[in-house]
Amino acid sequence: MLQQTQVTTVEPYFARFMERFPTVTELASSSLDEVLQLWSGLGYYARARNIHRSAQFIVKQHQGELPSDYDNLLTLPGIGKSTAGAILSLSGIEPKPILDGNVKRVLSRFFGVKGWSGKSKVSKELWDLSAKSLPADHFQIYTQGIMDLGAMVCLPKNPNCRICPIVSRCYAYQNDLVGEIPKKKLRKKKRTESKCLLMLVFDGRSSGKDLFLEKRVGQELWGGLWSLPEVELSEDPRAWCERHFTNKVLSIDPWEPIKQPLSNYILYIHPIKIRMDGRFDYRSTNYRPRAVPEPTMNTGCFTLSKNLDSSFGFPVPVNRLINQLTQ
DNA sequence: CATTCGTGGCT
DNA sequence: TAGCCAAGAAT
Repeated sequence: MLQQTQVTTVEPYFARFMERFPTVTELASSSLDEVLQLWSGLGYYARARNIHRSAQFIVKQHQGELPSDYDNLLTLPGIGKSTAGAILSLSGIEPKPILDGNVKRVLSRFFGVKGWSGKSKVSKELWDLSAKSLPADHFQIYTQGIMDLGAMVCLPKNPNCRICPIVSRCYAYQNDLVGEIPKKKLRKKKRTESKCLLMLVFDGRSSGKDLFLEKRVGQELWGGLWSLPEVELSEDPRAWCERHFTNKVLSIDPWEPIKQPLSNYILYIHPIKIRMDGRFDYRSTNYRPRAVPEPTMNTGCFTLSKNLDSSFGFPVPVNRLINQLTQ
């Protein structure tokens, strides 16, 4: 959970996750849907898919016990060098170097590493420095210490060098290069994409309205989460509806576009609310709607209610749209 | 080696 | 407001 995510953001997710999945066995025997639901909002959903796979692997191959050696940890999906090192060092099992964002910054400044850590040569240099700096004893305290130093003192902007315990030996400070090290990645302007998300509301039940949902597949954006049908801007929404449903289209209501910055590009979501007449009637031959989604199910119509997200994991912008629909 | 993958906090 | 960055890993 903590990979590329700040501690304060993780805390409430971690609490809920541990309450629902107190053991590896519990996690392994749960559905990916349920794992993703508790992950919804945290982002980087491959982490959720990976931890679920890892749990199942641990139960099958390691008798439900997390491996306590480096090589076996590295075989688990989602656990790379830094996480494996953190597990072993922070638990006091074995000294292994780590290299997260905080440690990169501390080491870069302290030793005067001037390149950008995204380059493999620089990365290797930092890994070597991390390993070389790791003491054989007190490695547990040291590892937590260097992370905390980066998180609380050696900040990206306006580092608090006045209270830094190692400032006297810090290359960047002594050479007045704290602002230049570490070198920031020169970022290209993020590309933009625009998509329509269709909010198909079926109006034909006395018990309430239904919303059409689909489950995203694979490892692409929001893979495994439930979402709204996505179509190109060039698509005619009415024609799309008539192609997929026998229902009559009652109204088409485009909402204001939403700007959703993603890790690698900016997504402009054009929500379109479409009211449809009668009960949901898919043109596909083998579709059977159910009240509860089967694991294999990837589309369906579900009662539109305020707590829909207690049954499904949604991407944040989709969750916002659904909340607006129910208000 | 470069891309891809999310979202929120902070400035 | 817009950009930077976060307990990185997989492809």
